Amino acid sequence: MRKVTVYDVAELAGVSIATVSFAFTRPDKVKAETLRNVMAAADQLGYVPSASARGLARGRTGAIGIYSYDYLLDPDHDKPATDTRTPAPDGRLFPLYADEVQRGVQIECRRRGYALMLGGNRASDHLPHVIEVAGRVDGLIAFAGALTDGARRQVTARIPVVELGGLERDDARTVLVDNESGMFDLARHLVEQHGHQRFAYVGELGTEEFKARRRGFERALGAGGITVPDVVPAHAGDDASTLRAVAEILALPQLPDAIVCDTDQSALAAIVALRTAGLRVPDDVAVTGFDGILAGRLATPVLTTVLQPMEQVGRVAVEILAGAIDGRDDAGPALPLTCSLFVGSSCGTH
Amino acid sequence: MRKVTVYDVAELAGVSIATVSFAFTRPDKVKAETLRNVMAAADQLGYVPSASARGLARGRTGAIGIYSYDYLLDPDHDKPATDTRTPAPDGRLFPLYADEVQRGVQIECRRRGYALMLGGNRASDHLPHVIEVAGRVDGLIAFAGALTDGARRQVTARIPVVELGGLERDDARTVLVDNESGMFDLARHLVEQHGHQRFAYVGELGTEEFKARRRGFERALGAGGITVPDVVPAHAGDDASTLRAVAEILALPQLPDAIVCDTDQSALAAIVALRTAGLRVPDDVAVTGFDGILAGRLATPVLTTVLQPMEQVGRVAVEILAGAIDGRDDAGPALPLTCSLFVGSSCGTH
DNA sequence: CTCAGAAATCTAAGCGCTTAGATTCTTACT
DNA sequence: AGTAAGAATCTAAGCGCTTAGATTTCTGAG
Repeated sequence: MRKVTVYDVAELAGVSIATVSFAFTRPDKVKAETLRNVMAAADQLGYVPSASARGLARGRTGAIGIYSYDYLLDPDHDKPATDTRTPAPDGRLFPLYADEVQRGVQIECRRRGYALMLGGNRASDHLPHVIEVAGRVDGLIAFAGALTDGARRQVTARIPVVELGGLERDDARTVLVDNESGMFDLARHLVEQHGHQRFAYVGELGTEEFKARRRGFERALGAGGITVPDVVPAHAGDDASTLRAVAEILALPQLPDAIVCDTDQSALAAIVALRTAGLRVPDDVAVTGFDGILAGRLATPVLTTVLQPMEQVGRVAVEILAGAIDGRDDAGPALPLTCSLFVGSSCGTH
Repeated sequence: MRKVTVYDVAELAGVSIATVSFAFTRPDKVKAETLRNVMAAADQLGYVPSASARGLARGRTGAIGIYSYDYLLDPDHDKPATDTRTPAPDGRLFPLYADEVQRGVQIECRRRGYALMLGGNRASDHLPHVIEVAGRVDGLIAFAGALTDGARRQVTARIPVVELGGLERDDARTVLVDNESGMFDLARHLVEQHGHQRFAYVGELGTEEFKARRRGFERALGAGGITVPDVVPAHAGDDASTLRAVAEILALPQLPDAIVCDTDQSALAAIVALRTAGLRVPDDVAVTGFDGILAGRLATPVLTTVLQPMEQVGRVAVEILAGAIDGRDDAGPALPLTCSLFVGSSCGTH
């Protein structure tokens, strides 16, 4: 089953390969009758143009890559397919931030006629994983933290890169979300609508995003003339650390009115911990999260949180990347995307 | 920013391009010192090998494609990214069958070092969408029904194709799920464990899968000597049709003991309809589904259903495809993957 | 010190397409 | 009929890599 090429089609149609190429790429340049002949020949032979040859000749592949963390694919899947009997761990049941963003990317790629390449090959001995992806595409979207500085430098030397979140850099464009305002609005809601006075803050300051959330929190409390509590440390994605944080809060001389968590996942774990301790949410203490994941919307009580525009992040990233690929280097840094307050019932029944 | 090529690296390292190529692909064939030099030069220049050139020279791309339905990306997204304010419709909040399968594909691709190409370009005037994808990959995974006969013929002429579900064909391999046994087990459970006698069946017979489910149902009832009810028609994904079906059932002279729906989505809609009519599930009537989607597990009552091995479907598909790509045409049709009964509380409290 | 054989490297020919620029065929006028 | 301008088609030169097979360099036994 030798592969059918332009040469085969050209021969059958009785034209040159250039004409075949034109027939597919610029049909208006070809006489109607010739076009019909070529297409008939192609159809008869089952011709499928090679994207490799096309990409090489054109200097672009027509594809965009998305690169995220390896750990999104859980580790215990490093075994043959036939072993997979156990269902995925619970955390994975819900679409995560990265999934939602990817969806946005997918939608926008299709709109613009780009193929989407998912971070693919495992790292070979000499090429880091991301380089393998970078070689296949005209532009790369990367989640903050997924790229080492070295890798970013190397990749940006060849193709434009858009990073999602993190710090702004000069070698890559960045899509930012206004975490600070989001958290500000949330905290203000707690103060103004619910009259909460004593707060606890559970989370971390490990990335720009988390720092911004904290800033928004401090700003809102400051504006209300309320004492800003210290950060009770808990790491995103580590429920045990949230449980410890809640224990710490329960050991305080006085229970706070509200516990503000810097992720939904953490907030949900906190609610469980509080319940276990015999407390009612929100009656005894309010709890809020950040992100807007599905689990929060389905929880009881419905989690009050800050909704991130995840799908939009993905779409905007493609938009910017497409501009960069086409050489339109859209002026200046894009405005950060805005979050919206999502009021559930976990923040108080008022 | 001219692209860095093997030539540049070779020149800087003082070797031929062949040596550069060897350094990357078969490092053991190169003297240690040379290898170091080449790598240093590559690193210094920011060399990223072109997958297009590589694919052309090698005759394979190292990527696998997955092709599903366009309508999984909802239609109202055909507008610029900046307009996206409204959240996705509710149905999309949950990971669907296709998402779970894709996840399995993704995991297995990574394990095997394949890049994954998502159905990409919109159809051009002359090339159907799928052909664009097919030109980029060494093998294609397609959901049943996503491929027209013509497209399948054309694609299979160039690369191996694995279809997920549907009919077995001679030009493409197929990953099958044993829908019949799954539904058989479910129905038997209803009969034997709960002693249900009078049944209603809501669903359709539009595809092989649905027909198999119905067969399993008929077989189980037959085995129990129970009268098999007709299919009350309802279309997957169309909740309104389920509501009509429930109305039809409620109009019967006698309420059945159990309503067996051929999808979870339909079952969940049915539960809502029954509640609206003032009936309790499962006390007044039991309801069951098929698929094992997340929403069912989170519903109250928890939906009794048949769990499809979705992730495994994806993984097995890649496994088969990889075999076909390597010329190992693994003997015979693979066994259908088995479903498992998931007993919630919607089938009766017994 | 020689020389065969192995190891390392190089030369050169593609892989299947795109696309300037050259050539040939049409068409519409004079 | 003759011709110039367009339209249609063709020729041929890459695009950046891989890989036989040729060539050179190294190694160690005699």
